[in-house]
Amino acid sequence: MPELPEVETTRRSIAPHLVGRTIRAVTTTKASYFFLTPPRELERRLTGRRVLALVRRGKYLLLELDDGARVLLHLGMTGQLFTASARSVRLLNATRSGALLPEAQSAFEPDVHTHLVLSFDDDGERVLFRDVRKFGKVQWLAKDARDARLSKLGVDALEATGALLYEKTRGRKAAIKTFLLDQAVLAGVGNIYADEALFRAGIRPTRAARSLTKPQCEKLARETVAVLMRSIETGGSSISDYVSADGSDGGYQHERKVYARTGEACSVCGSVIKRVVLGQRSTHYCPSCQK
DNA sequence: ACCGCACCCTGAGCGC
DNA sequence: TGCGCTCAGGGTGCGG
Repeated sequence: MPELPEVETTRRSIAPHLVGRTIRAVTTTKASYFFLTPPRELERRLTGRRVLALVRRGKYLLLELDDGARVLLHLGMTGQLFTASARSVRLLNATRSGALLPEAQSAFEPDVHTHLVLSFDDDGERVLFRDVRKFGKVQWLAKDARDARLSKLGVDALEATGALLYEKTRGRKAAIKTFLLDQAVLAGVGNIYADEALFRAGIRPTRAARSLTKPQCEKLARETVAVLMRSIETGGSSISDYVSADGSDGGYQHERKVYARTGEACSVCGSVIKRVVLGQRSTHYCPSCQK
């Protein structure tokens, strides 16, 4: 679900509820691979700590604590990070939301998918981390600990440059779409924005990465940054699960040109948008605009 | 070093 | 209604 724009929108909206506050209580669900740090240990490590900052690296969020430790968060595919007063039908199971729409107007009650709840001193609102599929992650990192997941990340996608793409694509015969999803090259691009960036750059996603010319790499870098920034401006994409801290939807799903538009007419040329599978991910493109 | 694939997990939506 | 199948903004780990 969440790619760089959704993670950044989440960061901006949830930070005011975390930064400067002291964690009074932590509740968790039972151990699962969602917890890279065992839930009981997490409770012990976090309780009493004050949050100094919330930063983003690619699709990861890092909570910086007053004892020098950090908490690594990843939203996976269905992760939702929000406050106790958030209201959204996306916070309910769809079957329930269909039957009980008005329920979205009442307070969210933590359910079996709500793996982490932080309560704060003073009158801070509780912050909840819910993740139905549990592809998300939470991990406590000791002071000065270097984390393998973070250290293998490439340049943040908002800093993408043509020179970098040109250099990194040399010798890479994988499809350019697959290449864009490689977090070791550009951190933050996911399935939606890879497709959208390639559309804006006029590049066919199936092309071998190494076949891109220097000018094409320049164009792709510019369009990648542009699409990510535009999505952040609109609050990210809410296609199935994503909500910001207060439960509100993003707006970028309304601006998509190709992602999940298979069979529809291209908004530029009218051709039928095609779908292929690359690296086990659905890939959408306009056969006439993208060469 | 790089590539493709299986797999982790839950739920929605579809055809029959 | 229910079953079986496919699909979903992610990442890791394994062979070749």
